[in-house]
Amino acid sequence: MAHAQHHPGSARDRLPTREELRIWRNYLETAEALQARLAARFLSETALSAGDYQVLLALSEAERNTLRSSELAELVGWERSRLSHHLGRMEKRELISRNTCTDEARGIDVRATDQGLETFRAASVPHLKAVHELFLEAFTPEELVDVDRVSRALRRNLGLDQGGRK
Amino acid sequence: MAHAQHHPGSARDRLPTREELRIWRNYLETAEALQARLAARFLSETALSAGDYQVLLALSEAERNTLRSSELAELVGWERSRLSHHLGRMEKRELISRNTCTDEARGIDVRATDQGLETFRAASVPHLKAVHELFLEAFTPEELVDVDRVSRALRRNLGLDQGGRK
DNA sequence: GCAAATGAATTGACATGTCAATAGTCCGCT
DNA sequence: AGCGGACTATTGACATGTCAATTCATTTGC
Repeated sequence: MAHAQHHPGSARDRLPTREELRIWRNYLETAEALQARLAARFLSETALSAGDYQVLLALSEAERNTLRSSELAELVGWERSRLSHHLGRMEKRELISRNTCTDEARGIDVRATDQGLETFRAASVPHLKAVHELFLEAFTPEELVDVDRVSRALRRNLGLDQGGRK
Repeated sequence: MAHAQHHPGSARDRLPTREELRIWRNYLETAEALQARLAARFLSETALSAGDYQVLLALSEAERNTLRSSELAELVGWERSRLSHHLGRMEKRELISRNTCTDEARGIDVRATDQGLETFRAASVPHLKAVHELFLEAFTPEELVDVDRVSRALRRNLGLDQGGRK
């Protein structure tokens, strides 16, 4: 099954070689490990999950610490339903509050509570330090450029940055 | 404890710059998007999740399609409890079966059922094609080397490949 | 021998995600 | 008017993960 030694013209849809698969699995495992490591450390240090942090970051930068639910979903790049569930959990912990939107009865204004903002601020430096230690510190400046190029190539191939953003 | 070398403001423990943060967020978002894309496609094409596939891959390569639960956990790199939960779900779908180990009453032999092996074989080509299209195709051969270097640097920094593997 | 430590695997509680229905609102058109 | 369709957000069912007990089986020390 291993040799995909078919006739010319099939280079397009040939199956991955052993080496390509190795690189793929390495990429995947590494990314997963990195995310897990960061999440665990962050959670234990700050009592916020990565998701909580993203939400609070967006809200903290917004006018009156408030965003329409749909804008928030756009900013953090999540599906509606995921955001709803997450906001429900965050509301229970009193990190955010939800109120029907002033101008449109359909919409919902999501607002970071004082406690939410406070927790976010306290988490900020540990978060940045963790990013530095677990990610940035792995690379030389030149390698960091490689990282960027790799992400870019992947995004292009996935069709991100196309319709979704500014 | 590698760097005992810092006074305040030293380059060692400085916080990330805007550009570094951008690269980090890009890396993270891209990896997440890639995983999500692959999982969705794979699930819809083959009725197996990425986890199911990993488990079946390991079992399919094992003697008699059977592994001790602990060996399996080692091979796929999961925590025990995660594996237990996952095996429970896979057992309910009759992809695998569990029996108390022949030689040690503590252990459990996990075995891929015929149906499990069949499903795995059917999923194999779609899986490899998806990896090719969503990941490998994004890169030139030179870029692929960059990918590998990036993963390697990250793994080193995270201390993977140290105690865990061959 | 047998109680305590160790080890293997599971379990329960809960956090997080996805997908497919809802449930209201608003809008346009006859 | 008012009806149907598009838009906003939530909900429920379920898959997946983590962490902290818990259950048994084996080994160890006295």
